[in-house]
Amino acid sequence: MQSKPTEAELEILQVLWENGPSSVRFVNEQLGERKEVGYTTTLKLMQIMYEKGLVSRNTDARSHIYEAAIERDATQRNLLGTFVDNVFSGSAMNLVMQALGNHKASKDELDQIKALIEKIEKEG
Amino acid sequence: MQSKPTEAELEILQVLWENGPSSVRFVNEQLGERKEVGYTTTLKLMQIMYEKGLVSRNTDARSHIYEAAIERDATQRNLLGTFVDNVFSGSAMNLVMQALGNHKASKDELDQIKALIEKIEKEG
DNA sequence: ATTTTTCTACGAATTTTTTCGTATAAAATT
DNA sequence: AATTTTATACGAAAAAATTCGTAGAAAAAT
Repeated sequence: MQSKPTEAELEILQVLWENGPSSVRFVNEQLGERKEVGYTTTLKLMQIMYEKGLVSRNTDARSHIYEAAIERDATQRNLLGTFVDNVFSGSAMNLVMQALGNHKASKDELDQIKALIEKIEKEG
Repeated sequence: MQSKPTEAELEILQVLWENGPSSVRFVNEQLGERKEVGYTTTLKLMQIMYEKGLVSRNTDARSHIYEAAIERDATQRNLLGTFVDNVFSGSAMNLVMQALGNHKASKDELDQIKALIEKIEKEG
């Protein structure tokens, strides 16, 4: 069972998931676009994440290259489960309704969802 | 702008939202069904929540009665927004797909969602 | 009337998460 | 070759969140 990443750790994982294996410097720059954050802060976090097994790293070069060690999908699924419990009393449907209601979805996205629903209905 | 409740605070809000105005004792008992938690811990949390304006309270009787001071819907919407950003890089649709894919929805629920989609499509 | 139980208030200890300073070494620049 | 830049490691401070002990008053039970 893998430990649940904190919010700051999650931001780093996003960068790694979206950009693949990266140096601390790169990750720090990506984060920096949204809010200023010290280099050693990011470094320390990534070292902690390494100890926790959230990332792996290659230390061949002087500048170590970090890589996400947990899958995006699985992590999202885990966190979503916890979130649904915490915020929506376990009702995923309420969450879906809320999400659909709030965010304007494009026709394409709505079609995707409809397709998914049909698929579920057939299987069910 | 209301402050974002922490996880422990959220658990308490759930109890208040679902049961209406309640005493500390009652809230503590409800929480206790899921995991043991000391009475004064719950008390302290609720006092902090009062200071933050997350709950209001009636102190007429010796046993104070607390009530959620923020709306469930609005709170869920706020938290959902943050969550989508943190975990799904801002893509609410990805979240919906994930939620739909994982949790088996009943036919009724699926119908509800379809209805909602149609409504959105018409308005759009 | 005493004792026990049930409250709140308050302060502080603990734990978790985040941030950063300093030391040191390697690499790049001048 | 000397200086400046760029890395990591490490420890610890700071901030945020959680937990709990103790005191004292009110209410309930004996």
